[in-house]
Amino acid sequence: MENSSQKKKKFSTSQIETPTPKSKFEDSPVFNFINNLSPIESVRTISTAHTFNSLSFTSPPVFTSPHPTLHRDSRFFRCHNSVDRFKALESLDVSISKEVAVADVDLNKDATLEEEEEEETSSELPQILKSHSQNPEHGEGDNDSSSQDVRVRFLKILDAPEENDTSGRRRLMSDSAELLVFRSPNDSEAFQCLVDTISSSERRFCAGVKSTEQHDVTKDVQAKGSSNDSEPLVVVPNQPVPSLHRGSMRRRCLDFEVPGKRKKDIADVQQTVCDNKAESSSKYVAPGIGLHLNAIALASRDSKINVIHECSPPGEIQTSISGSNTPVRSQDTVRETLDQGETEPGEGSAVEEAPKELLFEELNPGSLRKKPRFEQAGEGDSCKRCNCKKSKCLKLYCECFAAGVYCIEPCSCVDCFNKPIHEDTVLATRKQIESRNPLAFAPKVIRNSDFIMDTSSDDVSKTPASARHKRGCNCKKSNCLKKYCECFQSGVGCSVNCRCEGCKNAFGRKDAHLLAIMESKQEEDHEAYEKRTAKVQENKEAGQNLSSDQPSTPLPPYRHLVVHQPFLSKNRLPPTHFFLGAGSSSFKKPDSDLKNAKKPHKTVTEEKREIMPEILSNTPITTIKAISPNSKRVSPPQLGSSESGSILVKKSNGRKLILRSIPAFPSLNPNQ
DNA sequence: GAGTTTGAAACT
DNA sequence: CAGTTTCAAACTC
Repeated sequence: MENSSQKKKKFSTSQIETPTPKSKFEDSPVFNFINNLSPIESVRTISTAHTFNSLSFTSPPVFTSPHPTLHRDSRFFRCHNSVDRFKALESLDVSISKEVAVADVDLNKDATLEEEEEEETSSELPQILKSHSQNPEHGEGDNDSSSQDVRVRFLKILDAPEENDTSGRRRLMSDSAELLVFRSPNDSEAFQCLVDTISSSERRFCAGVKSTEQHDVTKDVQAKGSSNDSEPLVVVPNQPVPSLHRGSMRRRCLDFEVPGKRKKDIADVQQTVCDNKAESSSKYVAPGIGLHLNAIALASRDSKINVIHECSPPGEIQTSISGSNTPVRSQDTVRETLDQGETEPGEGSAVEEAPKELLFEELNPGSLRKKPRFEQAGEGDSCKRCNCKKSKCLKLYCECFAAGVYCIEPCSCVDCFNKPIHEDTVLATRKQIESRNPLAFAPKVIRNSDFIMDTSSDDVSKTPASARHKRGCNCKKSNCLKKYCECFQSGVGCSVNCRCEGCKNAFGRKDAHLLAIMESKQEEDHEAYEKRTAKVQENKEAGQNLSSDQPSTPLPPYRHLVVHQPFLSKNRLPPTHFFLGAGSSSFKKPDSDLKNAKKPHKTVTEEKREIMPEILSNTPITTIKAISPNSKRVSPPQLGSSESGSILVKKSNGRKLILRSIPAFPSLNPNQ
């Protein structure tokens, strides 16, 4: 381990401060030619071919992730992207350099596509490498090769140092854990992200490392990108990306997902790249593991989803639905809106109803999270630095650490260990934290379509609530109107996962989320109810006696409302999961149903107590309206089950809710 | 810029 | 797992 660490450090240093063979390549005419290639063209090629997988957009963790194998492989391929390209160029005529460039992108794609596979087979890579290194013909210049072939080619090249120079290459291999995983983008948006990533990374890189050579390259690339600002599909990825992500840069700012800035900001960002003044903004990074989640999220989205490039806080996903009529606004815009609508978000001045635009922003969670100081419009330095005094920047308290990035000069931290120099410590700490909480570095905000609750409620993800904080907030005094609230800070509304009190989140109140969930189920429930009613009626007509354990009479939708109204009136948080579960298939007939079915009618209060004993201890709701606005009925628990009673057991943030549905009306069965 | 407030993270 | 402490950002003055 020790040797390995030293090796890594050594490699890192060499990569950063000393020109590697790669640098020589970069100086070569061929390399320059590639750099001069129109990025747009390359991208278009890619885009047209639809060769990228959205998953490829995952971002790598800034720190070597606790999942070394994954990074190793990813890095492996990535790292040698440029190498491979160079090699290909060497063997091919310059006239086809463009094609090679495209192929390079494809290579990235392939690497990404097989990321999962790589994770599983990382241990097998060495063998693959060897086996394929035997075949010098393999892959070289074969732009059409399958992903596997491509990877093999990479591996081969890597494993054949004798073919190219490369002590550095070997080091790369040994230092795989340090590589950043720059998965190839899947689409234009992805490229945008990548561009942003590059920019941010580069800035960070510049801030922390001496690498003028790469700076120049980066500038060129970025200049190109900015020139094509109108073209979301900047092909920058095809450009010196690989080189940019080598060495210190990838180490310093493992840009995962790169929730970077918006397109319109890209130009500015690019202009400021390598500008030390922009160092501070170099921390655009998505969280390590979180990146993977983000990637998944992105992958799950269709091509209409645009990635909004913003300096996003850890774990956030900035996306928008391009198809929406609502113009996508930058976070700044959102902020402005917020500021306008909520001049003084102080207590009492809560924005009861977020503007529609704001609500839309839920879909487009321009993250407000932790950007205040750096991301104010026009500031130019979009990301923040930490100011840790006691945590040594090795705890999640530290925003940099939490974001998976190393602290940099602009940070005001004291006794900081979150630096490449202490990589081992950082990684060890990170592992420790992740061992405690595997999702510690995961995105905190998850988009709606990707929103997965612990409750495993598929329904929730379908609600219009959109992006939500993964774990929810726990605000007690801020009313979710200040940045103390992670949901608010992230620019997302509170959700059923929140345990906040007096939620007035301008991006979406918790109760609103509940309402949305309820409404989303109403239609479904209504249909189920009708079916059920029809069935019961049919049975009646047939003169059949209903079994005692079945409700002889379907529960009218309003019945549930009746039961819960008092509950709600007491400012009790509606059983989130009750509603979630209501009407859903999640309701299951418990053995105790018979008991309940046989019990005589209870008063509402009695039922309430019995039905949701645990719910009573939940966070009180702020308004009844949210629960049953306009006297809308609450979804009845039925769906496919005619049982009179049901128990819904769901988990939410570790809390278990055992919800027992209301017993149906006494059986009409005369036998009882 | 210092002090306070806040809530997440960490600890017990 | 709940309660407490620690911590640093957000906020206020």
